Amino acid sequence: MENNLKTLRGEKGWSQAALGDQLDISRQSVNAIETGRYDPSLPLAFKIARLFDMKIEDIFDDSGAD
Amino acid sequence: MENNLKTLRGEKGWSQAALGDQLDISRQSVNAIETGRYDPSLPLAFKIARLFDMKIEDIFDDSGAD
DNA sequence: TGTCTATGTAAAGTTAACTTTACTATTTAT
DNA sequence: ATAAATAGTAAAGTTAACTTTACATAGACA
Repeated sequence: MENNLKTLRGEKGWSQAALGDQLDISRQSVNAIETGRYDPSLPLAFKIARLFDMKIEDIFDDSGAD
Repeated sequence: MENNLKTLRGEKGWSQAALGDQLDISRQSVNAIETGRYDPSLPLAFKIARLFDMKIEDIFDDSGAD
């Protein structure tokens, strides 16, 4: 699933590691999500949306779904 | 994580099995999500929201998060 | 030059989200 | 009464979302 995370993180000036700290996940997990290697769990998606004060649907794009 | 799925499904008059068919998951998975035994994946949450024409945030309640 | 920070990726392990099969219990209808 | 549909749960297996550790690359800077 595609997402805006890299852009949103860039606007905040945060490194992947700094974002991972705020989300309580590893920087590798941040990288994997940003590069689309896997999708976050639903609780993590909520946490990401809360951090950026956005809706899940405004960060993650599921339009290419089955 | 809590959710409205049982109520929404009831309003449509669908069984857990019928909902599972529409979501391409087993009725046991529907049951587990409804009873809060586990959370759906993010792609499945999108699929559920699309089916009921709602936002993920209006179906799933993450207020009790870490 | 060498070091530090940031990023990307890989391997190996754990956990949670799924699956199928199966058993039980309750309701509804014939 | 009995059969059928629905719901809840459990056990065992698979897959995907995480973890830690590690290695490689590129850019900034003393």
